[in-house]
Amino acid sequence: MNASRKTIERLSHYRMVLSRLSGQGVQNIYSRELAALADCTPAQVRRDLMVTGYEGNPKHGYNISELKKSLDVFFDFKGNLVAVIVGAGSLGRALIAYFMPKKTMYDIVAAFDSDMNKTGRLINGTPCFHINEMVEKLHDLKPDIALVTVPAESAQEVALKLVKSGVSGILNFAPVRLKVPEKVYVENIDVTMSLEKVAFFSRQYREEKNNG
Amino acid sequence: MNASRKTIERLSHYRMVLSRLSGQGVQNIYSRELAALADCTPAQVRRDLMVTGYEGNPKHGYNISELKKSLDVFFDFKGNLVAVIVGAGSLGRALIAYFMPKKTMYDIVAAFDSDMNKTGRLINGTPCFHINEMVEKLHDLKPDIALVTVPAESAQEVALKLVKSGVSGILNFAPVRLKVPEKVYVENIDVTMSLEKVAFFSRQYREEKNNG
DNA sequence: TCTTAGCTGTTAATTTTTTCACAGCGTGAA
DNA sequence: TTCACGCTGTGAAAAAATTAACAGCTAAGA
Repeated sequence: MNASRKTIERLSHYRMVLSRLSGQGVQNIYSRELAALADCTPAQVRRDLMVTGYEGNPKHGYNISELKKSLDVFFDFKGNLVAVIVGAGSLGRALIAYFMPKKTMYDIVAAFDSDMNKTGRLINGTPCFHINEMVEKLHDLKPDIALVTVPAESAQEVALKLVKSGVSGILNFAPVRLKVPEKVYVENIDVTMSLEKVAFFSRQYREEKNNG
Repeated sequence: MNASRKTIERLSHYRMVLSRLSGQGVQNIYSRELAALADCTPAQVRRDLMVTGYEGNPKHGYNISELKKSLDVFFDFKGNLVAVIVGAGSLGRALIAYFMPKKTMYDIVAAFDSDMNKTGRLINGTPCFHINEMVEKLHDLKPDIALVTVPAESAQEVALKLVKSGVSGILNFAPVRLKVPEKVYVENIDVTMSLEKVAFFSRQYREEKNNG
């Protein structure tokens, strides 16, 4: 079972699509249909699903609820994952607000910030502590993963503390590449970079359209 | 000049790293050093930079300010890009707050939302209009790109309106894949998916650590 | 001036990812 | 029961991305 990052990405997306369909009462789906919804190819869907072990039926395609169950098992969603968020700026608070109401498998159990105005109170139901208390609190909370929304300058320092406290996965929004030991997984979300990609390719597409 | 998405991503990241270094007074950099900062390999850096046309010096590596200038030209940052944001929820407002103060090349000239409480006023200096006025406003503003932070249910509808108004690039935060005509570029940022990746791989890494 | 160390630019090899293509199967119809 | 359609699962081919390898160059030192 060696699934690439790309495959995991897509499997996660399939899971979301299937949840939506399941809620709409749809029962079966073909690789072709799932591919259309997930914006990839049917072959990709079939190949990706191989890693989950679930097999479809040549006549009816995949049974949505069973496939979803397989994906849940694959992603090992037994219990909720304990997460903390470091940086309670506007982005951090937006993320808390986003994950709080949803019954997701991620429990954001604490936020940390260096701004005294933000600490010592609840942010959307999540307690916010001062960054100086972080190491101590992490010791108690034992989070699995962390979301980092601090400025670029402090991201590396924060990551180091997180790793020392046993965090093995980081979702990093700061536009720097964190240096972490092997066996700590870092995923970066860099909005500026993504915007730049949009700017670049949209212009390229536009020019192609004008020329061709 | 056929740069892949991956290459564009990295070039954008190099640009950011170089800006930072430039501000610190560093003048030259080797591919090896840039690679370390951008978390990739030296060969990758050299290969990526080929597309910009800028050539380094075997003795001193790359001149940072000149390379940055080449990247600016490559990304064609003559003037600012006109952007709008659709959806002024917590994420949308966080993004406005993020891009406003920075002197970036992205001018977010308007926000749109369906919630009357948010419309008809400024959000962090950006005017927020009701979504019903969007088509009309887009006609005047002629934005190049759009950021979409509406719920998944309305994202497709919004995208359609944007495309009709001539937007050729969309940065989509909703967890659906938008159907747009060819020649419109869509980049997706899906926080839940990214978190799921972190959860999956961090666990895998942890298990590998325990077993090996 | 000549030598040398160590870099860049670029081609070639390798690895990874995607796509193709089709055997095999389950179902519904005859 | 038998047939045929159209799907899945998967090995093989193709394409894309990464890495290795090295010729060629530049500047510093002898």
